[in-house]
Amino acid sequence: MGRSPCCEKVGLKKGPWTPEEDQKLLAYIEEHGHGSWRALPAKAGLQRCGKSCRLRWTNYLRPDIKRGKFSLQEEQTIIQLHALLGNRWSAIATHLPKRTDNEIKNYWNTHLKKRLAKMGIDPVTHKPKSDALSSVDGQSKTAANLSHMAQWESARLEAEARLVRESKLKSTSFGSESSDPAPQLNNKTVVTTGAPPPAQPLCLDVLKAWQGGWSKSTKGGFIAGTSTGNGPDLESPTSTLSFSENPLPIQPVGPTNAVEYYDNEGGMVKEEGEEEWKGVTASLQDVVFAVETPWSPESRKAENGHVGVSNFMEGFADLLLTNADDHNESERGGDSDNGDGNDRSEGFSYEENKNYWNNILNLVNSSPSDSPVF
DNA sequence: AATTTAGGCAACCGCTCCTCT
DNA sequence: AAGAGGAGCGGTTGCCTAAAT
Repeated sequence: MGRSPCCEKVGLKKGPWTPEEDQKLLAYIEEHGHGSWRALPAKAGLQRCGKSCRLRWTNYLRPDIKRGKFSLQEEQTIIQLHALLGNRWSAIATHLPKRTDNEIKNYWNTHLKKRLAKMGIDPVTHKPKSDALSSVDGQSKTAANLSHMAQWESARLEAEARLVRESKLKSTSFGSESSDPAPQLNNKTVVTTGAPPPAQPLCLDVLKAWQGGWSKSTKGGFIAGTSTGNGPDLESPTSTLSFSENPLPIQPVGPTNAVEYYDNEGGMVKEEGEEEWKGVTASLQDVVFAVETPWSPESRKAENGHVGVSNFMEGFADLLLTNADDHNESERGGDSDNGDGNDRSEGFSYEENKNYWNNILNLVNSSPSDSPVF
């Protein structure tokens, strides 16, 4: 729109911040709040543009920022949310308390993306690359279709969740936030364009829908259209998927007892190495195999069981993290990894699965309102 | 020990969206 | 309704450090 960037002003400093600058910014915001970022540098006595100040504050100086290694749970959340939301780092960050979008973005680009690539999965589309599955006849196509459907369904759920959210907004008042004198940091739309700032981000609705499915379906099953009780039914004729109330005929890959491998600080016990991704392709095939049958119309009829996007994403995330777990275990002298994916599968129960999603939901539920926005 | 290479992260840049006038 | 300005997001860059040679 023809507006000149604020940083074009000559004489403004760029580059790394000095401790003195940090102190000035910190002191000013603590006393006055940031107010208008554009006006802040002059008031705070900084030779920086407002944009730079905002970035420094949100990514580094904010007191509620958690630094250090990402826990396995955080990784899992990122992977799943990225599968759902794509590169919407701010939306993802909403669900990771004390993590900044920039940090998550960097972590994705430097760690998680590489893991996906090593697994033969396109980190952008989350589609399994064909070569990763080429050893199994017909699977690559199925996997690609499956992934595509998962993505499509994700997008659809997103759209529907937005409708749900908007309908909620019409009936519910969220006036409490406006009483906060502190400037709002996350007052923008985090999910879709054109929507008003959500009281709760999209993922909450989506995952709540999933949660509803978990809570009401029978063991291992998933019902996408199940209402959470306080929201509209998400069942939609537009869905590419149909879900039954019958048990899922498969067990997801991997134990997913990620918590077992946390240290007390919530950090990873060990960083991944080259070795631990060996055999990942086989595990990926396990996932594909597992979900393939329910996705074919014939087998749906035959087995009377379906798999939803959640299971795909879950297996997907588990796959990433489980391999690290396996490696961790072997590093500690365990001999669990014998190359047989079935062993891992058997370790994942319905309760664990449910608990896993509950954990994600707890995280989701707590982050938008609980996380200190300022 | 010196140099090169790779990885990680902080910060910048350009764009889009939202709000206000 | 349209334009200007502010804020935030996502992609990218560049610097610093650790690892490898």
